[in-house]
Amino acid sequence: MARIPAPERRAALVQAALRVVSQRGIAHATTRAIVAEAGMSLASFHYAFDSRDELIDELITTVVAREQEAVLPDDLQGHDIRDMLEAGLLRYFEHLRADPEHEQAMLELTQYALRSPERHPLAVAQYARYTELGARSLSAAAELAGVVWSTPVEQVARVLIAFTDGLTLTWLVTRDDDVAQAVAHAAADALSRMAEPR
Amino acid sequence: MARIPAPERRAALVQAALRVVSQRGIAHATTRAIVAEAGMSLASFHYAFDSRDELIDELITTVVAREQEAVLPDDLQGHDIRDMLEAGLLRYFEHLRADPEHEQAMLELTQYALRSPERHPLAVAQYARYTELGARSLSAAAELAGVVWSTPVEQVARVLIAFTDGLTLTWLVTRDDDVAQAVAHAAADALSRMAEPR
DNA sequence: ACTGAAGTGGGACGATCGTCCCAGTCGCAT
DNA sequence: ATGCGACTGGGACGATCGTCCCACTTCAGT
Repeated sequence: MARIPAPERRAALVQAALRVVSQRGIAHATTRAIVAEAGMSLASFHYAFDSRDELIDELITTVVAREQEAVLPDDLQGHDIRDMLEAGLLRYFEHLRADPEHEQAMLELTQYALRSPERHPLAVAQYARYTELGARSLSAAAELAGVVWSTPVEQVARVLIAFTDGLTLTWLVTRDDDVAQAVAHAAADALSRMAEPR
Repeated sequence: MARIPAPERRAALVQAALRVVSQRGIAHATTRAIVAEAGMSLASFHYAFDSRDELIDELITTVVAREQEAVLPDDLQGHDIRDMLEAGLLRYFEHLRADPEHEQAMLELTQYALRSPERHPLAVAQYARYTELGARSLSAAAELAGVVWSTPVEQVARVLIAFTDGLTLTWLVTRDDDVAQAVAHAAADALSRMAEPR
């Protein structure tokens, strides 16, 4: 086996863990499954990490920090704020359809974090991050559409996150594209009503 | 230990399993944890059930079948369809606040079922049941409000389920009552727009 | 009262988990 | 080249998992 410095090994293990969680669920993300995916030995695992819990914590932190602005991207298109919101939500839906396992993994990691008091802050941080990204996109959209949010934009963002969560969960179970599009349409409708002309 | 016929023991074990999953998560719902909660011995478990998987399957089936019409109850109140929908969603939210662990358990069971091909149908059935309950309530609400759904009521119900899912997930993480109420308000807004005067 | 089936208790099995140990090997600074 | 610290491989530990076995007790039907 090639000799790899510990910091790089940590990153490689986190990546391998994400693949395992995505493909088989967090319950199957054992230390042995992770090192097998990474092509290492168990000793390398505990040389890079003190414990499996430490790896999971870093996995959550890393994956949250890496989260991009999938919802409501830069090239906002549409006639008015409602169209722009719907286009953004549909684009998120495409992202979900392209890699369902990743979103399912995120969902499982959230639930996992929710179950232990010391990990709960990680889940809260995850949603804070989502809110931040959502608020940024919502601000940009309002700017382009020439409207202002009548509610604080962070509040609007939290509602947006709730809607995308619901869309994600429902589609992961039913795989019903029509319903997902209907949800996107209805959500854009409701959100656009929280804005008013500038 | 009192002698209990196997069918009753099955029911008692399912109840105990639900309590364990609610309080500690499905990962901690081991056979030993379940029989301890039920006050039985391990032998009684495998006398009533062939395997732990069989118990979990019956738990999901039971808990889904027992699910009541928490969303949009009988005593629908409000001036118009929008008010009625918001009142119903807020009532669901009260139900969520009263027993968060139960909804968290439902969420975990869904995710668990989603992870194995042979259990996937259980998750789909769970959502079919939700849709059925939602459609019934939506029909009743439309009747009282003197409107008709311009989209098939099952479709509206599926959107409603997505919204309640999102509300649930977000609130379970953030415990932010204000956001939950904003979500309920926005969701009622969007849903009411899928109805038209009769 | 007797008998067979139904239900119970406790201990044990093999598998797998997270973690650890330690002898060995590689690479870099000197 | 050489020594030392960084890294690796394999095997092992105790704990816990799901499941099983078997001797035992209780109850219902006769």
